[in-house]
Amino acid sequence: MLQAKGEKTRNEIIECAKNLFYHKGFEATSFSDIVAAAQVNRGNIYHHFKSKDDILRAVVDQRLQEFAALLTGWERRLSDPRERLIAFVHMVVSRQDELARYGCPIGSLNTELGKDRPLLQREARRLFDLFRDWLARQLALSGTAGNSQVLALHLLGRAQGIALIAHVYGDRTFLLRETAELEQWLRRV
Amino acid sequence: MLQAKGEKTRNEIIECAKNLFYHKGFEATSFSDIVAAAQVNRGNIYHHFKSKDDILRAVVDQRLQEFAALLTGWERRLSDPRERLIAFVHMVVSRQDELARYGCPIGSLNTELGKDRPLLQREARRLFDLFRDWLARQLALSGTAGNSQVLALHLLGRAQGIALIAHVYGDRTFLLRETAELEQWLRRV
DNA sequence: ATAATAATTGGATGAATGTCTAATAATTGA
DNA sequence: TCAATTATTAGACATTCATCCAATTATTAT
Repeated sequence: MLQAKGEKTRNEIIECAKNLFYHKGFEATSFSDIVAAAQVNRGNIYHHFKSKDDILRAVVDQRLQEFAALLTGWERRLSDPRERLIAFVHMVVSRQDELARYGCPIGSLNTELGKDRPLLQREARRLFDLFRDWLARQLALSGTAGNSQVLALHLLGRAQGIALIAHVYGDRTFLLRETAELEQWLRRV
Repeated sequence: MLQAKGEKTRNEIIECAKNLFYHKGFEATSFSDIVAAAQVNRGNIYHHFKSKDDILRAVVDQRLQEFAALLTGWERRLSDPRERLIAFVHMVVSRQDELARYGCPIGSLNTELGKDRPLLQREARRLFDLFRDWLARQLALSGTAGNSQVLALHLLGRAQGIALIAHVYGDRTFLLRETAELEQWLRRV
């Protein structure tokens, strides 16, 4: 068997929890929600995870893998680092529907955990680190003027602001307009 | 008596709930938290509010009044609409500590409620409307090129992105750098 | 002063929360 | 094949949750 039985259950739990945490928020998602969505027995979850916090850690790890794969994919397909940066902006466009509905999965998670779950936020912040460091590397390769770490954080902030407003107003038009502007900025910088 | 006894209790509940919702989040704040902070009897809250959602509505109303007063204050003190826009940016700077610790009270609230409390988010969104419309008015008065509503939303998004990143990284240096840049942009636009 | 109204008390409500346990079933490796 | 490990089940656990109530106390108008 390529994937052991337990492994399959574990992945199902992670996948369902990931969507629930994104769509409802971490605090608002209950054990019963996860159990129902994953169609797993209540007690069985504790054979795979030792707590709800532990599930979140697994979800963050899974998201890290997902996004890391995305980034290396762009690196493989696009030789020009500036085109890779634009691919980042295009990702926002291609996810406009879910962003308008639920906000940014990384931003909203960190916003929630940043309030009073410092240890968990430390884990979730790694998702930001991943993008920040990758963007900084591409900016450096692009030969942009100025500190590439500074520019990377600026770019992250712009993207987060766009996702947040698009979510608050459910406004995809705003998202399209702002990402187009951001792309222009990237070509100039 | 200037303020009836009940009125005073009611305001105390609102004030404490406002801070708790901001510091912990709406979902993460329990009735017991509010009761303990406001030093009010458990059952007494239901004489003033009919539910937790109802408390949030009162908190939003209070924040609306607060911010509306802030805006009219700037209008009174500053005749140049462009200086008023800069005052908006300076507000972010002056609140850098709480923004880095808890994020933006308006943005984080809307992000949380936007996920699965559409009716409550509709209320909270009015806080964004207040700023958006005011900023648009000042931008129009400034004679900026381009649609002032569009520019206002852009400005709001920039501010939200700054607050979010500053919160995630607890980074006031980033906040200062980005707001300075935003101020320069405002003087140019 | 007194009747009417408003505010407060303290405890009770049932439902939902996350967590755990002991027993059973399934899968795996020798 | 059979012992050992891993996975699943069903339910119970104490606690906390938001909400509500009946009784009491304060306050307000007349």
